[in-house]
Amino acid sequence: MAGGATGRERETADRLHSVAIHLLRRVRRSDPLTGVPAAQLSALSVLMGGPRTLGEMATAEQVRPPTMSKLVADMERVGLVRRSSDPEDARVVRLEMSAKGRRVLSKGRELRIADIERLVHRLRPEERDSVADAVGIVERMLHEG
Amino acid sequence: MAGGATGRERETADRLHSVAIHLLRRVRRSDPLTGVPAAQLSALSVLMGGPRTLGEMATAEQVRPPTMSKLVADMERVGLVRRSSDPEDARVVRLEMSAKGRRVLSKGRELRIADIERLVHRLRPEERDSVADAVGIVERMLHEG
DNA sequence: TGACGTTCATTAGGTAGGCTAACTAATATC
DNA sequence: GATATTAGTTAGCCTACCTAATGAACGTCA
Repeated sequence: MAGGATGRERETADRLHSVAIHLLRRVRRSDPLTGVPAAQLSALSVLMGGPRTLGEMATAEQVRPPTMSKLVADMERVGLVRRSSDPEDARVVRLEMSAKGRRVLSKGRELRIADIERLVHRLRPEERDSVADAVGIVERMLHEG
Repeated sequence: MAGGATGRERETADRLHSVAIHLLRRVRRSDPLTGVPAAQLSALSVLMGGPRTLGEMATAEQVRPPTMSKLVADMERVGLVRRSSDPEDARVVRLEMSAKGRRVLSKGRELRIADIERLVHRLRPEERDSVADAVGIVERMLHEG
């Protein structure tokens, strides 16, 4: 181990990790109010960027295809997603959000984000700027790394 | 909805939420290398702050007592925690980490943190400072909120 | 002091969400 | 056109969560 710089980077990494855990643990508390299980909410959010194949959703959610297959079947059964076939390739299953899916997702996000927003609102303006700034840095860091 | 300030706070909240999800999704990939299921690793981490009762662990992990009861039984079986009884109150179960638990947890943290540390290392020094600064702000924000 | 209600944990039984292995169907390759 | 590859599903298993019911220990107070 080298000198102080390395230790500082490690400490930053550690606290970044820890704060992410605590933030998400907190906002998860509101999920049950949507009436939709967490795994379905998360999978649904993948479809916000437009239709995806089942395999793409599995990759995005870091689960195996059979897991996503079952999840999607459940989501379809309760009307959160619609299934259609790809005209180019008859093997693939294309999924897109239904109106109900959009409603449920937006309510779930609403609850989580509103909670964080209340916290952000209490910060001093310069603290809010610092946080907004750092969020951008971490976004890029994750995207590039 | 009010003016620009409210929109900016909401956007910050939204991106903070999103970046926390992406960060944790990324670091989770190394968990299987510990050979211990994620729920056990997480529960184990509660004991880093010293011995806790089963109920305290359930609260900390946001699960019901029966869930923690089973989890702790499994962890005890594989030697991650030790169980003892409270001399003050014979109902409660006191749990503490074993040496093995400490080893496993430290390895799991090591893998996760090392991953983030690599990313942090690539930032420019002033970016690292910004992130470190903002992490402190968010920590306080969560603690106070 | 002893009956009553409360609290901590466990047991029983169910559901959701994850996995691997094995399969079907469709596409690509040679 | 035979063979290999790819997308998704089915089957069967395990972990992790829940509620309901139970047991055991504690506190209270008449």
